[in-house]
Amino acid sequence: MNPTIKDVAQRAGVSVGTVSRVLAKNKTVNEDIRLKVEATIEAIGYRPNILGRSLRLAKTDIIGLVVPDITNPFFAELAKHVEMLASAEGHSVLLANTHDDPEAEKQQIETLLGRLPAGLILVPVSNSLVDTLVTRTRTVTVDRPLSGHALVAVDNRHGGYLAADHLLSLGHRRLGYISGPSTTEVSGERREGFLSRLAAFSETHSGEHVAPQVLEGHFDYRSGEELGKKMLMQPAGTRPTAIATASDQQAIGLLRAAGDMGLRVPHDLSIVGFDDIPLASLVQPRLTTIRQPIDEMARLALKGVLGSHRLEEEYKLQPVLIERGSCAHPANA
Amino acid sequence: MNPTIKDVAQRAGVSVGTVSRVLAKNKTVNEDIRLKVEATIEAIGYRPNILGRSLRLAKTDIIGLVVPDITNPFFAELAKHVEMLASAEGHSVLLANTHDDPEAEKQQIETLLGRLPAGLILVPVSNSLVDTLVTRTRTVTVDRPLSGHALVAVDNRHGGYLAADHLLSLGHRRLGYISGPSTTEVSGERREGFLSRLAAFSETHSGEHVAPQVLEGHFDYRSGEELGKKMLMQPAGTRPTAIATASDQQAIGLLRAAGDMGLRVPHDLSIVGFDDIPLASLVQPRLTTIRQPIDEMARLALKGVLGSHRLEEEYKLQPVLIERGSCAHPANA
DNA sequence: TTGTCAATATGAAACGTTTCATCACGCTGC
DNA sequence: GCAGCGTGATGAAACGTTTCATATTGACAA
Repeated sequence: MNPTIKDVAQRAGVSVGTVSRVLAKNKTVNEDIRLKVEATIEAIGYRPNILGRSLRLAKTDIIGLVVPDITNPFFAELAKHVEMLASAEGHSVLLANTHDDPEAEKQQIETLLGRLPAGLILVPVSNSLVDTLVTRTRTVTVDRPLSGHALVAVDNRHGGYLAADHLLSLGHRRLGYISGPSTTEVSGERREGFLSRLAAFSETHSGEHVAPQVLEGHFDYRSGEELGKKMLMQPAGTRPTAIATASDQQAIGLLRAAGDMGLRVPHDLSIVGFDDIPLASLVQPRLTTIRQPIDEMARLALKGVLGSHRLEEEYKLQPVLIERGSCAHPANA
Repeated sequence: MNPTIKDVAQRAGVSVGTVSRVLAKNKTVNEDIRLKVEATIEAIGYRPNILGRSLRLAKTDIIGLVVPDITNPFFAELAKHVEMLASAEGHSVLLANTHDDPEAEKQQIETLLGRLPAGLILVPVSNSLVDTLVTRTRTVTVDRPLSGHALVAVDNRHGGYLAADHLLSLGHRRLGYISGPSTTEVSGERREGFLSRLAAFSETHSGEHVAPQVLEGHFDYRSGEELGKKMLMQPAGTRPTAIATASDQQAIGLLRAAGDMGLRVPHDLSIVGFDDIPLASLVQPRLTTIRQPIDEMARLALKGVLGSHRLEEEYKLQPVLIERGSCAHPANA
């Protein structure tokens, strides 16, 4: 029904091979002929059939994007940027959710691989089964590492460090930290960075030993709320005056918990999140947080997947502290 | 490199046609042969090449999902459900964002169509250019209509009606409504539903004429905040005691605005949103809202795209009022 | 004139399916 | 013994590309 390369060839009076060569911008084609072919392409509105090409090349121009849950604002943001950049280069993005389930992830990636994608951008689950599976395709991992594959991520240690530093500089000494699941490296790194800054502080300020309360949960809203409630349910004298979290979602849950308990942020409690999702600047009060440069991560991941040479093993981007309204000096200071 | 249907045929000592027939579960194949073929398939780990099949059939099993912005929680939720259901049936989902730009939408859909998808699930932009373009594929429209195509949406009029009804029954008489852009039908319907309930009330309660203040903006957080500020910046005597919005995002923005101005929700101001995005139950206070059954919408849309017979022209689902913490009786009552 | 070479066009094969017209075979009924 | 038939397998064509070995042409040198 649609015109094929044969129709073009016939109408232009050349062979299909020649048409293919002008399509491929191959240099070895006579100027006159090139013009004539291009004219006929225009005239009959020929559009190359992607399936024919893909079959021949045994490879499509589709990019697989595999995330735990597209509903998570961080991954939605990632997806948006990946899709924008990819479509600007004529690639399409196939979306798959793993729901943090290694089996589902394996299943999803297997069917994805069957489609012979140009590459895979993957946010792997914790105990991923796919490390050897994906070696068949160019794969770049985002946010979380997967052994043997390029990783684009933020320097999580530094992010945690920044959060701690900010709270210390505001004068907070009784600190809390709401961590992500210890099964993920990301979460461990952020916590480590946070604790390391505190340890350094204790060392330089002898006598002022700051030992934070740490609680561990998931990255989601609910976990932030529950853990926050637990942590805040202490007398004002021992309760932390500031809490850092491993994600903005946790921070927003924590904000809720604080509100429910009659604590005012930032007057009674300072909070610093992590990620800088769009919502962070819309909650009440606006969330001070550690921004991940998602657009840059998307760009790098795509470059790693489509670019001419392999990405280095690890690409760590620098997070930056975004000061908004959820932090202040401690009330008793 | 991967085994092909030829390898299977050769190894099983049959023709490729026969293998294809057992793959297609065609009945006209001898039991013994079927078993042998299945065994060899298993033995050499044959997986049909999707590209070969697609080329032959001139059709893929990919479903195109085109939304304005995957970052919008409502569309993210939709995408999640569509993807889950689709992958359960062996289909994959190609994601495209239009950023509410008719040109971008056209561009996206054109390249999508070039991939010969099994169907298209589309949330069209306001002045969509693609109504004739997409007739080439089975298309179901979600949330917003597009002339000549099946639509799956919530009964927006009824949703607006429910919001108004709830606020009236709580005793509110000075009402505000923050609408979406009048360029979208969705927004008009919700507003109409809201106003119609108020009109009916005025009629039955002669003397109590309720005429709401209406402000119009976009569906996003920012619009809710700005318009909210404007509406609340009135003396307590004339300022609405309750405001309904056309989206949860607006409602959350409004919540912010109220907070910034020192108004307490729901004591000083009642708010009811629309959509019931995940965040609605996590803001402070939890948002009373009109829920859209997104999972059901995704199911219907997919059925319309993959099912054996066309969906009816319009499929209107019933929204339901979810009572949470952002509404109360007016303070002066 | 012939041979060589560069430049460029051609034709056919190949990618992995599905489908359809054809064919082989065994049975039945006469 | 054979025509007719039903059951099922076969082989080849077709889908729309790309690529590569080969063919054609013209120019130029010997």
